[in-house]
Amino acid sequence: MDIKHLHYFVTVCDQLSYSKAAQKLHISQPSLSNAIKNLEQEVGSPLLERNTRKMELTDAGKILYQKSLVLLSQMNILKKEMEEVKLTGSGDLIIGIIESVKHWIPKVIRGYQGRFPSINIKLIEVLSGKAVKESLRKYHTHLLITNQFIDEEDIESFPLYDERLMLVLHKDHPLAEKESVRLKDLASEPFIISTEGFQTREDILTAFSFELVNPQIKFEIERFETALTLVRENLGVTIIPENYLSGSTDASLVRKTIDSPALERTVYLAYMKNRYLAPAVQAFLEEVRGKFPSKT
Amino acid sequence: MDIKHLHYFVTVCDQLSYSKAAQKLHISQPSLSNAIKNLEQEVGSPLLERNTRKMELTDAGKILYQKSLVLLSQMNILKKEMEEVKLTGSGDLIIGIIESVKHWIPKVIRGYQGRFPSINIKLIEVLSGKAVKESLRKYHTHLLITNQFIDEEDIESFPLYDERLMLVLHKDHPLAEKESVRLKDLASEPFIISTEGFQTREDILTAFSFELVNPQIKFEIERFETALTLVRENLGVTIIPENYLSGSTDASLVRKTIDSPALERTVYLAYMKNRYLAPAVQAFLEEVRGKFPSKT
DNA sequence: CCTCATTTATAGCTTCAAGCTATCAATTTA
DNA sequence: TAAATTGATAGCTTGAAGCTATAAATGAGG
Repeated sequence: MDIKHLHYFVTVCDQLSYSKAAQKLHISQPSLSNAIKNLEQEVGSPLLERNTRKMELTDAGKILYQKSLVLLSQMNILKKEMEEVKLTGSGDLIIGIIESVKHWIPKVIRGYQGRFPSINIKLIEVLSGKAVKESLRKYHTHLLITNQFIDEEDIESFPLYDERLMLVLHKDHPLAEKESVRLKDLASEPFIISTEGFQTREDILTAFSFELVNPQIKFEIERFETALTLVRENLGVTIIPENYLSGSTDASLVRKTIDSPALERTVYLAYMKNRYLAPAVQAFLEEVRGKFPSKT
Repeated sequence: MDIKHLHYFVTVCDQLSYSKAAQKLHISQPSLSNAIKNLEQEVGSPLLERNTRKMELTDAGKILYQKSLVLLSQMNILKKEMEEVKLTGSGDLIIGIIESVKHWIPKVIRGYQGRFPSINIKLIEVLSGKAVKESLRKYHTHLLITNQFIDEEDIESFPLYDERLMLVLHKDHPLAEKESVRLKDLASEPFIISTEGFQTREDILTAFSFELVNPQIKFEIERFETALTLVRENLGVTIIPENYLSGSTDASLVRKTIDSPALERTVYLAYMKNRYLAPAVQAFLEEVRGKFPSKT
């Protein structure tokens, strides 16, 4: 009982003629004749009462016709949907990000949504360490924007841009005057840092530990905006990605570069190397690459 | 995109292994491998991420899996239903009857329902003349019980039993005394007869016209029971099939045979000769034949 | 680190279903 | 009665779908 045969059968029922149906189906009339005969054999009862002039459906034929119509339409829907899926993947595009992308990714998404309006984009803050690779391999994310360089056989990882983590202080803060600030100068300052799990937190703590300094963590925040608010009140100092500050012009804040190589990091775009990427995923990938051509 | 291939695909997804799936499907592993590859080509995107150790569904695979499950289950339902239809026809058994069968057909139906409990039996009072043949040919009825002998190429018609139409009067009626009654004796009697469309009405009127008598039709009824009620009140006389009276023993009623060959009729069972009869129809046919073995 | 076992992919062969053309048979129409 | 139309049958051809044998990949275990 093949879908194709049901299609043949339905066409014959619609046309009430083998010859006409055969024409519609682009097969010869004898082939169609045979196909229906086989279908009847398979079903176990006649479907059409026919002679050279008249054609009528039997009881069994009527029932099969009804059911077949439903099944065929659903088969068509399935095909259409798979056609759609071929272009858009599952309809979801899941991207793992670090926090500092927030200043540029909205623009990319805006451009992308024009081309793939039906795609539902999910941004996930990918946690540190092994979770990054896991999220790609286990299909949790399609693409990853991370500051970890991933050196794995199956994962392609290329640099997008470099960014520094910069010190931010209140303009009235004593260190604001100094020419250059080093990490050890911050040892006794009330420090504002991202909560556990954010990559920036790890980067900063790593930088401190390189210089054997133990910062005084006073505040743990989830959004950089919150950190800046605290700094505006001169409640402490913080270190955040430079890109995050590029837009804001706030007279009460002072930015300082800190001379620590660990506070310079490269942001990478990563994805599974040998896995098929749906065009919708591919397109986003290229949109991002186009935004940062210098490094590629 | 064949149902069979979807079945293959779903089985692989369930087993997460080609070899195991191939075993379940009773085909070789390479055949299955090929089938899936072709399916992927047809869909246009990979469905399974696979190497010799691991197997995972892609986004497209997940979606096709879900949809295929639905489609396959519906295909199974369709097959089951056609299986059912093969045994029971359309699920309906439509029988055209004349009124006088009412005294014996319930017994046949009772026996039949035991064997085919899922069959829905419809009894239709078939109208006179050409409508009888039409109802068979146009699939309105599967079987026909009629007092017309049908002499047509495509219709099989065999006699079940003979029955007389008998006069019924009130015991106080003057004619109740007489040895024999003839139709002309009824010319001035208030006559009770079936309404237009019933075969018995036609038979009776034909009998009258043979003897050039014009009965005084006072009452037209739809059920013989109603006619008998009227006779019990001595409001008129009627002629009804002898079989209909066989059960009733009513002291106030008198039965009389009328000497008119036109009032003797044969009841036939008729059906389409060359048309496939579902076993459920066949079975009913034989049940009826078994009830009236003398004539067959 | 090197087998062994397991699993999927590839290559090449075979077979049968599903198509084709040609033609017959039945039946309506002119 | 001839022509036209339509479905059925016969016989041929081809390609999809199966098979076996074998290669390639990889994880497990000594």
